Formats: sequence, structure tokens, C-alpha cells
Amino acid sequence: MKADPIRLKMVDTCDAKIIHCDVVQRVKKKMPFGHDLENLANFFKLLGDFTRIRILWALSESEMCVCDICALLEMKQPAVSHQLKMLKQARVVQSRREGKVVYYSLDDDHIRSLLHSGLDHLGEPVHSEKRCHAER
Amino acid sequence: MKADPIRLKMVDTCDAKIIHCDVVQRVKKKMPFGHDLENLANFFKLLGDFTRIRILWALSESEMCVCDICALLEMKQPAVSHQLKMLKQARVVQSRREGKVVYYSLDDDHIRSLLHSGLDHLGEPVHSEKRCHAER
DNA sequence: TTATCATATTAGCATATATTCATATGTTAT
DNA sequence: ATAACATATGAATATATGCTAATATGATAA
Repeated sequence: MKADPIRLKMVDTCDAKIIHCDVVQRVKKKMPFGHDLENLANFFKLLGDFTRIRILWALSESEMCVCDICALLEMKQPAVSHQLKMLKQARVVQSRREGKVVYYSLDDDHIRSLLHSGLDHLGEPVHSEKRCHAER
Repeated sequence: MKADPIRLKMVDTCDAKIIHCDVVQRVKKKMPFGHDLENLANFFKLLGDFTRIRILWALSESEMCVCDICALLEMKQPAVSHQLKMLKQARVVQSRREGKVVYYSLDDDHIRSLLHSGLDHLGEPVHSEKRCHAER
């Protein structure tokens, strides 16, 4: 066992002496409760899948039924239904039934703007210049 | 073989007759190239992890070194370094070395606003006041 | 009722990914 | 040079998650 006397109390996670206790403590105080950031992570995780983001983009253009989405994405129906279920549970999409057909649509406009601002963000010349000036 | 004459050409993925060919075709035309949406999904995926989102949130408050982050998140150093590497590869964070210490910070302000608008969206009182002071 | 259709669900498989342990790299001080 | 330190990397493991096949559910029409 190594005895390093100068260590901060809660740290056996990092075998280094903490460099900036003040920074760590200040940030820790301001940090949202784990649950909030966890919810946020789960929300982004939902958007972080090729299938789901295509579904969301499609629904941002038009309400669609499951079968439409299958055709659009050229995917099998259970796969699409599975993703729709996740999106619905997270209240990102909503559905209405009309006979045998179930129509899905975005639950609110926030998602639509998130998608578009996301595409804008990536649409810019990512690899050249950024990091300097703040843009409007 | 079942012969369903009314079927759209590309569909053997969904065993139903497409309900709204017009909608599907219109949306398909407008759909961004797969690569764009894939990049967007990958970007969101990066934010969709509890560890990474906490790192990003922390860096939105202050530049920090690896060891600071380990202490803050109470995680082991290789795990943190691994996530930092992913974030850096995606140009979400940047780093600068100062002696033995490597400091990480957000690469641009876009991320910061994304985080905050995300927290807003989930309907949390973000910074204003979060349940009285939690001390550690 | 039975048949057909659109969607949902379940189980199993396969891949992806986050973490850990051990070790390597790069830096500073002695 | 060697030692100590901060961080990075690699291999192995474990868990999570998306897809498929088969089947179930719910709705409409004959």
C-alpha cells in the first residue's frame, strides 16, 4: 500500500493528487443533480441512432404511418415499431390510430428545431476554421 | 409466392402495401443524404452518455485537467481519458498541455448552448436554484 | 364467424461500447 | 541517468442495444 498523505478525501478513484481542488469543488457545487444530466444523456442517446434520427427527420416533414416509415427507410416493420416505441415512451413522438393504421408524428416542435439546428451545425465546414471567433 | 400487384418497387422490407406512396416519395426526396443524418446521429450519440455529458457540462463551467475530472466524477483515470479521447476526435473538446498536465475545454460555444437548451427542454429549473446547497 | 391486414411484442443473436487492469508514453525534478 | 507523476493506450470483460424471425394483438371486411 502506498501512503500518499496529501490526498483529497473522496479520491481513491484517481491515483493522482488533485491539482485544482478549488475548481473541482466549485464545479461540483453548480453541477445539476445526477438525475437531470442522466435524463439529458438519455434524451440525446435517443437522438443518437441512425434509424431513430431518420424517423424523427421524416416525421418533422410529415405525419406518417408505420408502414410508410418502413418503406422510406427500407427496414423491416418490427425494427421500426421497436424504435417508435422507444420514441413514444420518451414522449418524443405521439401516435393516433385510424382503423388498422397508426400514424406517428412529433410530439412537439422542439425536436424539429433541434434537428435542423443540429444539421446546420454539422453543415458548416467542420474541419477548417472554428474555435476562434464567436459567430452571431 | 404471393403476388401483390399494387406494391411499390423497393419494398420487400415491409410486408404491407404501402399506404401513402405520395407522402413517402415526397419525404424521400427532401431527406438529407444518409451521411448527413448519420453524422448528426453520431454527434448526438456522443452527447448521449452519462459520463460524457457530465464531462461536457463540467467543461462548460471551467477548463479542467484529466485528474480534476476524475475527482469530480469519481471515476478512474483511464475511463475518463477514453471518453475525452472520443470527444476530442469529434472536435467537441480541445486540449492543451502544460507540463505533465493536460487541460481540456470545450472546442466551441455551440456545445454549451446545446447543453443548456437541452436541460431547459427537459423542464428542469436549470441554474436558478436546485434544492438547497448540497455539500460534500 | 373467418380472412386479411397493420402494427405490436417476444426471444434470441450479434454488435457496439463503457469500464477495468495493466502497461506505455511523455514530462519534470533530482 | 533514475524517480515520480499525469496522462494515454491496449486487452479483456461485461453490459447495452438494434435487428430478425416468429408470433400476438387489434381492426376491418367478407
